Amino acid sequence: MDFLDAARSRFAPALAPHLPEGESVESFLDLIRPARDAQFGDFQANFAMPLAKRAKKPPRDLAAEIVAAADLTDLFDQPEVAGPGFINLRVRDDVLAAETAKLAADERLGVPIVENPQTITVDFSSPNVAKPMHVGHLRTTVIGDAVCRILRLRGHNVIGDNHLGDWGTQFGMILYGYKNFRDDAAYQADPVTELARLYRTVNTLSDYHAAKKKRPKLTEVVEAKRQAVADAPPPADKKAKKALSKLKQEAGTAEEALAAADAKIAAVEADTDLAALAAAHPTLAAESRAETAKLHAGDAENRRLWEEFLPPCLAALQTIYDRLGIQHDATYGESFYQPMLAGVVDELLEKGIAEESDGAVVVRDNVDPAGKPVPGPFVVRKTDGAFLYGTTDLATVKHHVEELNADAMLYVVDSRQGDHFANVAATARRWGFNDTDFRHVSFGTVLGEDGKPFKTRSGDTIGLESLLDEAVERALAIVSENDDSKPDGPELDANERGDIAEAVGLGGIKYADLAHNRESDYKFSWDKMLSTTGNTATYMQYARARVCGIFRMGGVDRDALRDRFVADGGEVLLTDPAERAMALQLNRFAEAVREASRDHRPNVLTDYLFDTAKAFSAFYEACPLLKAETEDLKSSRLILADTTARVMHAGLELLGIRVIDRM
RNA sequence: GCGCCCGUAGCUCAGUUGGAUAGAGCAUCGGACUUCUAAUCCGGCGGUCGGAGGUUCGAAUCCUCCCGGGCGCGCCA
Repeated sequence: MDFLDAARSRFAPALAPHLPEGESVESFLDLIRPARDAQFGDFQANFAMPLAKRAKKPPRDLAAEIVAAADLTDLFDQPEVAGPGFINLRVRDDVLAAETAKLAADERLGVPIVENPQTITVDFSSPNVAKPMHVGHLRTTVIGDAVCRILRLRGHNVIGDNHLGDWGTQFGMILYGYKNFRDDAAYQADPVTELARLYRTVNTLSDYHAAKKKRPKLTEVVEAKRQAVADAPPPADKKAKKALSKLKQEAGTAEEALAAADAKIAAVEADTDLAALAAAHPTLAAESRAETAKLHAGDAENRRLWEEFLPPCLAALQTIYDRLGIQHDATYGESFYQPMLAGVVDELLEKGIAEESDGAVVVRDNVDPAGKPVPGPFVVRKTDGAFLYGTTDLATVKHHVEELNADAMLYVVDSRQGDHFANVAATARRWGFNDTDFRHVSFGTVLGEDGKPFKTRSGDTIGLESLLDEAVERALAIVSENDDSKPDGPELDANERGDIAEAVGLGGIKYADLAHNRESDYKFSWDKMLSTTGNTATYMQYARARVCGIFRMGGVDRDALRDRFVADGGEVLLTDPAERAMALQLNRFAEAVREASRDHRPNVLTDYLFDTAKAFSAFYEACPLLKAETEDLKSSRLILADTTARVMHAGLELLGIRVIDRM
């Protein structure tokens, strides 16, 4: 049972007479929380202090009054009022035992279906087609998948949507590359690799030309900034000091930009083939854009090529998703919305929401639900008549609300796009989509060990596939080393080792990402994410594998044990503090799922699983299972172990992490 | 110039819309293996929550200022 939730509903009626005018009971019920220290019991209610202020009563008296009025004693021991007015709750042992027995028999492990299931679309992953996925896609993919799984378990109708970039400027580059640089044999043999090569080539050349063109200006800027720094008088006051430090920073930024441009130029000029191509195709950037425009305008050949390119690219993406165990329910790429875009802009213009500005169409003066201005303007049509991703996002809103009946739309996209999604949501509301809950589920950047965005040593972004390969490779080394050092010699064959390494390696990457608060940046560290100790996937997988090991050792079939326990009306016995803590922790699974879904924070769930694994270790240490004194105690403890394994399994599954029975 | 975010133990991070003595992991130090899997467990050390004011019964959390860092600012996504 979700005791926290139960306590909230029990306190609600007792609270009602003391509520200040116009305030909702929920905000006070939210002050019922897990006890921050076991000495205070299992849960604590903190609402007496703020309520007492309004009621002009001593908080301890009010607390006692509310406790007396609340119907609690069938679940909790007599509550204690402590300190300035905290109410401490302790679950009755007999209730805890009975509820734990129920949990053991419950397929949903106590997680209820929400009362009002919603249709929720979740935009996540959303890579560009024909550009290899890279480390930048990791968080949206991993967090988005976990968010979908958690909402789905809660009973919502979740539509995980892969908003593919299948219509953008990269296709113009690929079309140009295909028409000019194609290696036919390579394309026949492996279209995706060849298309990726073509994209890279065109992109490199395009960057080269741009860098060449920008270089004089950049040099000028660097000179000017350096000169300005040199000319600046010694700062006389704080303001001058700040200005100087800012100037120095700008000089540094300019130098970096110049260095980056030089690197791009050097990369091409060092390669005679590339240099020749660059010279032969001086206008390739503009021509690539023209190819994109032709595609968008319905050019027959480009359209045919686009249709030819797409399937193998999608299949390549699917290979990665399959490996990661990730599924989308829908794939409405940008191209899907293309026919609706003109209508979207026209409608916004008609309704006076959008206006023309310098030939473009923009939406101005957007405000967020709190009435705060959103930085704009929000461009929905370019001067040349082309549409932007904001236009596509608005068409997506219309489609998802009208065709999919979305009650809520979640965007699992990095935090730098906050302004963009604020504009999408604000425009959609002005457009009339007032009943839809738009949520930007934003996340921070993955940093390297140096604290800067995660790149290879040479400064390139890291491909997702090679990242996964490296994780599995490192995991295999750990698995093998551990297995080799087992006291009775290795237990696993090469196949098993490979399978475990896959689960541990990929699990490690996912878990490290999910265990951090999604809003913060985090440092990517192989050693930390694959560590066998601490808050890692490996530790969690091991904790569960240990339980499996116990059952193997004891020759006990878990399903049979559970069936017999249920059929016999078996009891859970709480004879030891560690046993009680374990039982309570298992009952908290529903609470953890609820809290994790509240603001879409998978790290709430990882914390819970870590606590559960620790609780099991303590329980396992303190309480003999297979060697328990009596048969009843043995069966009770095995049921606790079995339920622990099921909770770990269900929890890891919610995170998209595989479990392994032996490691 | 405008806007958003961040600063918590040596390191990496939690801290649940203001609650009791600020937590965890790693590292470090000390203990526990003829084991129910030691990929483990138990214990110790470690903090002016960037700084200064303010709000109140109570602040890491809210407000103001300062210091330090990151990011975003019409026709890329």
